[in-house]
Amino acid sequence: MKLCFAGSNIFTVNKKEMVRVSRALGDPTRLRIYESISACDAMFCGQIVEKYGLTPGTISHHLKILGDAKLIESHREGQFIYSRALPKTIRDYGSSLARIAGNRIAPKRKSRRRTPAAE
Amino acid sequence: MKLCFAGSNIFTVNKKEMVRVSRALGDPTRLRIYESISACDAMFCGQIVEKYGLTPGTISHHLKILGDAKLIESHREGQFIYSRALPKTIRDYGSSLARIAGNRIAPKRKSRRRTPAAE
DNA sequence: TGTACACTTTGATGACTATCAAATTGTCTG
DNA sequence: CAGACAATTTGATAGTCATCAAAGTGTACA
Repeated sequence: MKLCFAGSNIFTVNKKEMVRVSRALGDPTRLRIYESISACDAMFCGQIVEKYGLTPGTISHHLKILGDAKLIESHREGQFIYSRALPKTIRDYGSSLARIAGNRIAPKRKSRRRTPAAE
Repeated sequence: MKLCFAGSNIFTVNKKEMVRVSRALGDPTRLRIYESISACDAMFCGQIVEKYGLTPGTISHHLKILGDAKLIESHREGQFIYSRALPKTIRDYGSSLARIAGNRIAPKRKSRRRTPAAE
């Protein structure tokens, strides 16, 4: 039974990373922060604080989560700490998603399907 | 000041959708369920229950969230309710991410940058 | 019609999380 | 060194969420 080999481990190296990225993007504020940072070359915390009207502590928290997901990186420059996007991460993330979903994209459509996979 | 126009509203139609998809994928169990469904043509709840050793109620809950994010669709067939992936959603999601991150991918690299965006 | 099976819904619970205020750490400049 | 400013860390809190057990709903079939 069951032809599907869903949990295949070959390409499933970094599922934890995928979840981390998904979660990082899974908060509206964080998504917007990431978007802002991506659009600019770099931003420092204070700019984001001002832009979103949230506490420095909260913004710092969000930046940490984005950083843990490697969606951004930060580096100090004097008193300021600049954050910039790491586009590679989002690209890899997109590729991984495409890979997961991908098996089903190629085989276009089996017109008359009554009893899908299973048994 | 501030040349960046980060929160641009032109392409930002469906940010809520993006967050929904991100969240749906932001749980390890759910990601694996989605992966399984994508790999097969379709699966019904009982298969997933058996595969992951979770309660029918829990699986149902996860399928609902994946469905709300339009990552999967479900249809009843007798007693069974089959779920299949909707690859368009993940494709659109990937595109949206690429668009958000995209602005920074083209302009390769400005070698010696000291004071990034701002002021 | 009634029993069995597949799934969903509900209620409860422990874990996580977004946010704030306040304290702390780090850096610059007088 | 002291004060000012930027960001992080800490502690608290309200809200969300994954999960289970158990009750409910829907379908098939004897």
